[in-house]
Amino acid sequence: MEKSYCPQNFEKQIYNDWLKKNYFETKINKNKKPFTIIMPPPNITAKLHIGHAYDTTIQDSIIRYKRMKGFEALLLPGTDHAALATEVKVVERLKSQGISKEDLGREKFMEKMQEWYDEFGSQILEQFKQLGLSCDWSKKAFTLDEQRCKSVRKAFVQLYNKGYIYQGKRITNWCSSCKTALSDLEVEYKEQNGNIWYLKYPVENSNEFITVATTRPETIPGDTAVAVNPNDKRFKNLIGKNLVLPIIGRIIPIIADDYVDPKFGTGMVKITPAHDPNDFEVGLRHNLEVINIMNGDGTMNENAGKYAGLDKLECRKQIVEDFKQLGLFDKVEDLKHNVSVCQRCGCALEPIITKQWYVKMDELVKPAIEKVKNGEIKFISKRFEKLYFHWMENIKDWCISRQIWSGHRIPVFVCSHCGKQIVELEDPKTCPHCGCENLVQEEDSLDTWFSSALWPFSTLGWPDNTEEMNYFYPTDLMVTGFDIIFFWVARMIFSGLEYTKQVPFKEILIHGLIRDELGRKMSKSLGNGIDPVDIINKYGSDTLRYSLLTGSTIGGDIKYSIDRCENASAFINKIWNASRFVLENVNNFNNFKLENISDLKLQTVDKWILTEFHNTIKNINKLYNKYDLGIVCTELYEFTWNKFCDWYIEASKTSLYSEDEEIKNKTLNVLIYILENILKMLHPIIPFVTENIYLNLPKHENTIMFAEFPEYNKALTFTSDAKVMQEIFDIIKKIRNVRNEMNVPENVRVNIILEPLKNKNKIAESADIIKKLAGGKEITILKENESVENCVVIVNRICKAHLPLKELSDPEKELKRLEGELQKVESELIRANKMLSNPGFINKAPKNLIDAEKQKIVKYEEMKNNILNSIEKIKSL
RNA sequence: GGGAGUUUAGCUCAGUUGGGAGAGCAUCUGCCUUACAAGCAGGAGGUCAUAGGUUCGAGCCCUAUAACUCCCACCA
Repeated sequence: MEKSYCPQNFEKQIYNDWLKKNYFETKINKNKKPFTIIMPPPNITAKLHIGHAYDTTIQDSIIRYKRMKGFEALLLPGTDHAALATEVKVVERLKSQGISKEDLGREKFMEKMQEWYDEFGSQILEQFKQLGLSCDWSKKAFTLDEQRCKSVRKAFVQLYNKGYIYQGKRITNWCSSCKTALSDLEVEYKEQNGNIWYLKYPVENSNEFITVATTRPETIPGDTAVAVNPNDKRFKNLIGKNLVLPIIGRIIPIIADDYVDPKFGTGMVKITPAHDPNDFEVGLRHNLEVINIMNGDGTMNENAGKYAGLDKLECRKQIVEDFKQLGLFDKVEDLKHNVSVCQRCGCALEPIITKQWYVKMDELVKPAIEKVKNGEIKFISKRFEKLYFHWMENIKDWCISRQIWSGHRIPVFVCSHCGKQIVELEDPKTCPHCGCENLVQEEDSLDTWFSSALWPFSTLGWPDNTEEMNYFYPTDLMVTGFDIIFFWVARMIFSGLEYTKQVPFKEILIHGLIRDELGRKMSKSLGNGIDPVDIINKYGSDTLRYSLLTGSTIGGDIKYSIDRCENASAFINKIWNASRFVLENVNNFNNFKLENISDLKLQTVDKWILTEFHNTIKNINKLYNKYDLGIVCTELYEFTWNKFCDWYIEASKTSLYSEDEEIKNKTLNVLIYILENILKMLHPIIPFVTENIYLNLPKHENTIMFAEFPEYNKALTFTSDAKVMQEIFDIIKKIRNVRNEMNVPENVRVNIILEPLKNKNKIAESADIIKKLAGGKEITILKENESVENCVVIVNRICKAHLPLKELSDPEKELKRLEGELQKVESELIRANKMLSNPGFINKAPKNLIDAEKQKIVKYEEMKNNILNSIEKIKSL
């Protein structure tokens, strides 16, 4: 092993080696249980960000754990074409070259899209490799590749034939910049400072006016009514009268509708059914005319009369101006309000009436709700189920058509002769109704989430009846962020149930977002993003992975800053150096013989570390099974650093530097045993460094990837020996404390005289350890009837340690210190006795707790006696 | 307007079914002790947001309040 930990020297090579040996490839193996995670395919809009790194690291760690547990573990990678999102990017790029989408035409434009897919698709997959993901590359998928096109076609046809897909003309969110309809989910709301105009409409055949308030005066040409609340006394006598719509001259009625809030604005609302979803509803209830006044590009159409051709904002200005001219302008106020904007381009949306394709949701959601309610699909954490239910129970039909070119083109063909729609698995050549050959395919593309919804099974070959489907499906776990529960998770669930009649996954792990150190979302506009590749280049992939997982909780957001890497890197460095220590000592010992751990003649210190270790193993397995990777990290950190390195390795030096070959060999075997199994438990989290060290062990398989994950073994736990060792460590700590208090620097060695009070053999056996770890020069064990003077006395439950620090040992000070100790012990005794004399505690507390308190009393009584005894001695001098 | 989450050391966060407040970083003191100064040893630092309640016992359970974060709905 190299002297210092330098991940750049081996990570790439190890990954390529794994690839070369096909370790990630899965096989259909009836003797093994499968464990499947289909990776959420990243949008191919850009390179990966740190959120992807987090998401995929979780998955890979779980998959690696399951693989070591003997599962046929499949992590299936892929990418998502992201239709509109990517098209926006490509349009932007073309625009910078002075080219428009329309200039190119559909076919040429699609070539540009393909170039983008190739460029970013391969970049993303390359980054996955850098992250160390153990995915089965032979199964990688793209939402737009041949097999996935087949899935989409099949799904569409099935829904169409069931009557779940229909075309409807209704009000839809329209982005006049992307020139497409959007689903409700793709609408975001942004608070903006705007204006609200108060404008007067004359009452027909009278000199009266009413005043309406509006934030969008440009929609006035589409007004077909003014509404008031039926209970609003102010306007009772106006209901039923007509108004003359200024400028346009249309006669429109005053109607009564509950929708109107009398307290807002003037209490009178202009109704524009074609350009406001609520107004649309009002229009339906009152049978109002729907007049569309806008074009798809945000300009006014011929229904806007003299404003035709104007951009909507131009039109707004003009109309306000015209109202002023006519004396119908009342006032304008500032108003903070939410403006709906396009999720992809950020432009203000315009609700307009268009003809779109929809998926009828009411039947599809029923089983999807049921399967979560009955636990066949489990959300982790459970609280996300509420979110899911709320959305599913209030779901609206899904608008799936987009007026864009990229993505899956809607497979509906219309016969230009008989006008009938043809929807089949293959493109039709002739019309089955009239035989006409002139068929025209629908221009629109599908919402990108339509293909994503099929992902858990389209990736396994559906609709074909593949072996993969039979073996790996339903998948076991889906891992994703809470931000796409509606977009994706919900849709995968109802799609899976509809098409495969099975749940798409049994569990869904919802994780949080990576935020910056101030808790803000990482975004391009803020410039606070962290590029995972930068971290890998500087610290290595293992460090990135560990830094993302440690200290994370399931479902919780992570405030990420670069100093997380410092800590992670220090830990891995620690493992590196500990490994070097162990391996160098093995190599330097010619008579080293690898032995079975249970055949060794173990000493107390060995029994202690093995006990601690097996308790850790038990815990770690539990945590991995709960997917609680954050705690896996901290738990292994704690064991490795604070127990193995700080105590066991340090203690092991006494036997490694001794002449006793048997003890030396025994100790090396324990060191190797612990080290090897630490590596195995850490491998799912930090795969590279663990593999590297593993391959340096005196005995190893070809890779740690398929090594058996450590299991708890009761035969290797020695609880009572471990407790004695704890007491020995306790006396060491006490000696260190006292030395520190007395300013005896570490490089000054002092003699230690031990006076064992219990467990004499074990203390004698560990004397060298005490000497080494407490900075002793010589260590002696006090014989019966022997006594020492002029010493600093350190008292513990099982022994006393006398330090002959003549010049420092002042009997007065000694007494004071011991009395301080005594006080502590006594207050413990008081506490325990108080609890035990509390009838409520005795009667109601669980037995094991009562016993524990009783044992504490025994323990502290012993301590107390030992201290009292020492105090007596000092006083008698 | 509806809902969810968070509130524990200066900072980032753990804290399993209620049973003596924890880690890392930062800080202070002393150490280059033959794996590691990316280190070792030791120390200081907390009214567990606030107020009530249940209980023998509450960081944890219940109620109310406050602050922050997020999601959904969206008032012209």
